[in-house]
Order: sequence, then structure tokens, then C-alpha cells
Amino acid sequence: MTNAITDTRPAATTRLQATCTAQATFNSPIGPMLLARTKHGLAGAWFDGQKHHPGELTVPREPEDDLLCRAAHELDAYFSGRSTGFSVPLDLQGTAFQRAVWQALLAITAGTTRSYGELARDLGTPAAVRAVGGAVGRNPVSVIVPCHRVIGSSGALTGYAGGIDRKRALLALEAPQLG
Amino acid sequence: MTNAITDTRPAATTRLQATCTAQATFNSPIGPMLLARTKHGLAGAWFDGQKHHPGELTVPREPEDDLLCRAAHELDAYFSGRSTGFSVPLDLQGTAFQRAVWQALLAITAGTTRSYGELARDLGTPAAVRAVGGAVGRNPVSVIVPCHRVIGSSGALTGYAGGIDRKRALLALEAPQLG
DNA sequence: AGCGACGTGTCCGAAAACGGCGAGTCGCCC
DNA sequence: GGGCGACTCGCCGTTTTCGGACACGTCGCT
Repeated sequence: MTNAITDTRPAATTRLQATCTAQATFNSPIGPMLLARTKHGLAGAWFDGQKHHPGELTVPREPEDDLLCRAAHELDAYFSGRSTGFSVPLDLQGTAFQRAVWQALLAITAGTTRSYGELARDLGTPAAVRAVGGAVGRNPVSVIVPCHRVIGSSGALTGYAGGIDRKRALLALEAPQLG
Repeated sequence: MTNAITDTRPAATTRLQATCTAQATFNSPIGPMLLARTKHGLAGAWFDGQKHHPGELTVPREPEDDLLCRAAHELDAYFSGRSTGFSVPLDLQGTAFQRAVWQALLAITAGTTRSYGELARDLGTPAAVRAVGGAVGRNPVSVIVPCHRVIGSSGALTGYAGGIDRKRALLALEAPQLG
């Protein structure tokens, strides 16, 4: 028995359990998503079964919660092609480095992509390319924080916590927006 | 920078930061104490500078808080010799083993003592004597959870997170209670 | 051109170290 | 011979430390 105070799940999950106040489910065209909020903003949006999914949250389900509803509405508009941007307030839980990376992701506009190396340079740590990859992969708010817009310098999709297929689908959905 | 999301302090402290809702100070005859509560009960009572002191808590100071006031009152009655028991609700944050040990401490009546070995036997793990010692030493609620009533099998005081002097003082205060 | 090594921040699992002890041994001293 | 102390060693939950593994891209060799 190691550290029975927390469950056996990863540290990041434990932290979410402590700070989140409510959860809800959103059914996207590419699979159901779990939404979670803190008192400050949206803290998570995970596809079922994705990597780094927090698993069962013990916080109450509140499908009527203002902020969660707003997130769901914006996602709905996004998936139906009616909009490309999000304005729901976020509260991203992570290390300083991770938050910096995620912040940088928010600056990538729909329909465009960026490479891990470019991101690393933008952040002023050009050598921390793999670290950027790790941080991108742990983005807690899928779709809204557009980690799917980061691809390899060769153009290969390289990876996605929710599965490459979803990454491809999201990019395809955004491709027309460019025009 | 390791895990910048939490500060560098021990995990137990981090957990307290997350679950505590208020703090206050109580001036005991043997030094000031920091009191902290969660929404369920009293979670901490540490002497200034004691071992495993959580340090600065970021939760608001609320000297008027009902539960904290009650704890302070009961401590006051205890130190003045007017009472030997406590009834303020507790919310002890620790591993399963630690909580079991702390629970066992609550069964030791004032004026009496117990040895680490006896405690271990009572818990059904007679060999985990040192482990019991470790758990006793990490008791988050000094005085109220009477970890000072545990001494070596030889009768030596052996140790106290708040300093042996305080342990001696507490035991001396309780000695007359025996009748 | 192609292949291998290296840098970077973070997480995770394994392994070692660390105690608020106590029982058992051995030597010393009356 | 008994009694007392110092020393050694095993016990076990928790904490700390350490070593890989990663959603990559550049550089230096072949």
C-alpha cells in the first residue's frame, strides 16, 4: 500500500479531485467527452478512454452548471462548424512549464498548424522539444486548447492522446475554415 | 524545478493546503499553536516550530470561525485544568495506517500512558512498532489527539515532535487528573 | 541521404533510506 | 549470581531518490 491517502492514480488526477467542483458529459460527434470545472473555470475536457484521462471523478455531476453548459454550447458550435473560437474561462492545472505550453497552444488559430520545434522556440527553450511534446500530450482541455494543431516538423501527425484518428478528424473539420 | 504546481514542501502539507478552509492561532501556556480546519472538522493543531509543521497556510485566517473557536475553548479548558476531554469534531488527513494509529491514540485516557509496542499490538500489527512510532510522530492534531501519552516501553519519553519539554509538560499537567 | 546520440521537463515505478521501537545478547559491576 | 546498561539487529509504513520513458528535432557521423 503506497500512499493510501490518495488513490493509486497519477498525481495530476489527484490534484483535480481536490480542486474540481463539478463535472458533466458532452457528446461530441467523435465520442463522448468528460467536462470538469473548478471554481475559476473549465479545468478539463477529455475524450473517453484517452491517454491521461483522470478516470472517475468524485465531484458531483451538474449538467446544469452555467460554466459547463457554456463549454458544451461552444463545443457544439465548434463541431457543427458555426464557430472556431472559444471564450469560456479556463483554469488549467499544471506546472509552470506546462501552462506556458498550453498558453502558447491557444495562440494557434484554427485551420493552421505548428510544429513542436516551433513551439519550443517561441517559448524561448529551443532545446526542450521533447519536453514540449510531453506537455502538449498532457493538455487537460482537449479541442478547446487546440493541442491537435501541433504536428511533427515533417508534417506527420505523430500522436494524439485521444487517438490519431480524432486528431485527423479535428484538423479536417478545421481545414475549410482557412479560406 | 520539480513539480512547480505544488511548492517544494512535503506532500502532506500540499494536501492540507488543498483541503483546509480556515486557520487561526491559539496561545497555549507552552507556546502558540496554529489551528486549521477543513469543512468536516479540525485538521491540524501544531506548535510553532514543531517537526512536520505545515508552514504558512494560504487559507484565510478566521479567528471567529465556529469550529476553530470551539477548539480554542476546549484547549483553554484543558490547559487550565478544567477538563481533560475534547469533543470538537476532527478530520484527520493521513494514510489508512496513520488514521488507525491516531484513532487508537484517542482511546488513551488522560493521566495514563501507553507504549509504542502496546499500540502496535492493539492495532493487530505487533511487528510494526517503528511504523507506529512514525505515525504517532506525524499526528497533525497535537494535544487533542494525545500523542504525548505514548512513551517507550522502558518508560523513557523517547521523543515528541513539539520537543520533549512540551511532552513532559503535558504529562505533568495530566498527572494529577489520575486521582 | 540515413543513422545514432543528445537535450528537456515531467511522470511513474522500483529501490533504498529513514525513523519518536523493542527484544535479545553480552559484558560489566556489585 | 543477579541486575543494569550498552549494543545489535529485525521489524514495517512512509518518504525520498533514482532511472527510465515520452506525441521531437538538431547535429555529427557514415
